[in-house]
Amino acid sequence: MKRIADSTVRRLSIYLRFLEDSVLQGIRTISSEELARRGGTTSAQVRKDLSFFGSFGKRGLGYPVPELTTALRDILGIGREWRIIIIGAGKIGTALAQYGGFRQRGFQVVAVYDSDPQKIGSRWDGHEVRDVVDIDHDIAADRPDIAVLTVPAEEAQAIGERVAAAGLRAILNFAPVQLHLSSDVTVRNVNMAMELEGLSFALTNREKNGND
Amino acid sequence: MKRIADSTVRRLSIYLRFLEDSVLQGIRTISSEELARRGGTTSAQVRKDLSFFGSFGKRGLGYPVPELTTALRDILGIGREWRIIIIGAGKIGTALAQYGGFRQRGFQVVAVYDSDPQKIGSRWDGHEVRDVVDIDHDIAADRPDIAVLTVPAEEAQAIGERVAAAGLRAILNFAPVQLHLSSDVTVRNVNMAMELEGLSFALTNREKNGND
DNA sequence: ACATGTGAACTGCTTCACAGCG
DNA sequence: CGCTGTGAAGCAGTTCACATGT
Repeated sequence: MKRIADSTVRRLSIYLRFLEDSVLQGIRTISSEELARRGGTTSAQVRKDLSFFGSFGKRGLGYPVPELTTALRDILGIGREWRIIIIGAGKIGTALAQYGGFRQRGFQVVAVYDSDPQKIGSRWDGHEVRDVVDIDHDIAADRPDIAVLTVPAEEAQAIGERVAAAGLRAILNFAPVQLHLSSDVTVRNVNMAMELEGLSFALTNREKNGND
Repeated sequence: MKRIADSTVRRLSIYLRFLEDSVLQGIRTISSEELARRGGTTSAQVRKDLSFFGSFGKRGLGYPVPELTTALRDILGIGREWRIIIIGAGKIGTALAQYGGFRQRGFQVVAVYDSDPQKIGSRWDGHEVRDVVDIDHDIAADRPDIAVLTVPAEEAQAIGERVAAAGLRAILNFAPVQLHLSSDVTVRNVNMAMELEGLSFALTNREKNGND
């Protein structure tokens, strides 16, 4: 299979979300034009994105909504259950552990970790917070697929290395540092400070350039 | 000023974070090579990124750490205080409202909104949750700079339109929908489900292609 | 001698435009 | 006739390579 751009995968997620709504509304067929409008892109981009994976549409008609939905789920690999662990039971880690949207989409939180003795042993939403020292052992036993890192910046690299060594191959990193791991580990970064700084930059520049 | 790519602005944030550490450690000078290593990019990329904004380095030496730090803060517009409002007092909104990292970096949460009568009036971390019906009026009075949207997907577009109409020009959108707003409003999206699906895609494809 | 700053070359994503097919 | 699927063209972001300055 040809290498797929990150931006393409992101758009597939967007299309899928809208398609799921459309299925519920009983819509049978949808054009690339309509998908583009809702996804904030162009119809050519939609067709190109989908064409990497097959021919899902009917010329002169559009795409069959239920079939395309199933196909995208399959492409993104969200037909199955993915097991995720959350490392770092701070504010954000806690919110994520309790967030219902994960399980709903096939991502099951199987464990929550922290290093703070005050937090270890406490329970949230059915998850007992475990001691992060046990993580290597636990990963071997529980075989989770994805680690969500919500630890302080200083600890992120070390924890990333440990979960990678234990066999995890996907990390969602909330710590504001760039992780350096073997290339067979896929890392996605979510960095609130960075996003806010991006907005700050945009606002600052708009002011300088007189609003154009 | 030439148009700056989003990817460049993101990297500037990364450089800045590392530079701030370096200042604390008393490091005087840093090379593009070292910045690149820490930022997960190349030295040429670092030099190119910085060159859009000026000549900060000394040939044969590298970049002076304190001066470059100040310059990047200035470029990103984080010398001043930005006033932010959080709309949606659910799990994630609550976590963000209590998150200390914002104020620390110059982003001050000035108000939290929700539409649920049970939540309106309650207090978190010094913020009384206000009724979202008052938001237009409040924005005119409080003049916030950035809105953080943590409302359900169905409500995001309508709320986005309201805050845009009230004069807000920057939105950090956590709802899993693409906002359609006038182009003078800058929107950044943070979408956990999308990131997890990206990891799911990577894991699924690795399995199919036999790990390369 | 060494590391920056930067045009030029390159790579890869996006857009165009139209042939192909229902 | 309408809308998809897709090579070709266009464009933007990255990498190269070296002249430049200290």
